[in-house]
Amino acid sequence: MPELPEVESVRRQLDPELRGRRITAVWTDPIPTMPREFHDVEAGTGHTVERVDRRGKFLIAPLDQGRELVMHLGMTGVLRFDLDSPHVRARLSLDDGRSLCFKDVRRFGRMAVVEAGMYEAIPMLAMLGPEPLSDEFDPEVFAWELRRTTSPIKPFLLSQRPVAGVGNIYADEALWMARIHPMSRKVGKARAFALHAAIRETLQRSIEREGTTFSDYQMVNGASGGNAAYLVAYGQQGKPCPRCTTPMKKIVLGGRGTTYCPRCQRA
DNA sequence: CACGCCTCCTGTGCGC
DNA sequence: TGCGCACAGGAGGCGT
Repeated sequence: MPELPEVESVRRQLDPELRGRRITAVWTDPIPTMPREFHDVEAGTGHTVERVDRRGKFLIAPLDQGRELVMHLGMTGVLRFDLDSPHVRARLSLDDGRSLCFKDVRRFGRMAVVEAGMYEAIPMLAMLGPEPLSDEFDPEVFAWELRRTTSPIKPFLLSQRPVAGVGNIYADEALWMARIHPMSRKVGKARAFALHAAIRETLQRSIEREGTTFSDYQMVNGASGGNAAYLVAYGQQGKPCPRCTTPMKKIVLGGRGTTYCPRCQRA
């Protein structure tokens, strides 16, 4: 579900709502099915939210006294105020009388309160690659990482190691743009540079459209994103490739549905 | 160490 | 209509 553009769209709505709000009470599902689904969230009680940042697909809200509220939406996570739903797994009561509700049908999402920067409870966050839309996402380093790995390019992108925030949708989109076969284990420097630019472009365009909604993803105000109509690869199997009109093909790669153009994305 | 497979969970849509 | 299976935007754990 939510990849970087969706999480960023949520962040942009959440930040002004939460700034300066104090958490007065915390409720989490008493029967969490995943270990550490809600790691130490009650430790946020009494603390004030300074702002809402994003790192890859994580929302990170610094609290006063050096703590952080970390949230990951998983596949079906939604953040809304005062939401009434059987799938609400956590509620943060605020000093303005509202409560921030975390709805998560599939329970793949996580919340945690930790000491700032101490991510032992969230190893993925500590391992995260560079932010794709920042200067730390360097094309030379990216090309070097792609040369170094023996993994097929798409699962490597999904690992969050070479770059943060790319999931199944935008991996397919970016690989199509850069004309790289998702199974390719050899990506030369020119193609790596093209992929670097494609990742930035597909993410940035989607942020401008407030993300891609199929079913679950929605923003804090309940609205859907507008990017689904602009997808050229993900979910477009059988439709003509916009470049060459060859029907787009769907395969399973690393357990994930993968759509690409068999003509312009050669292995 | 790296990779592929399975699992976590619930809902939906499809084919029979 | 009902059933069973495949699949869904993510990630972690395990065995080879």
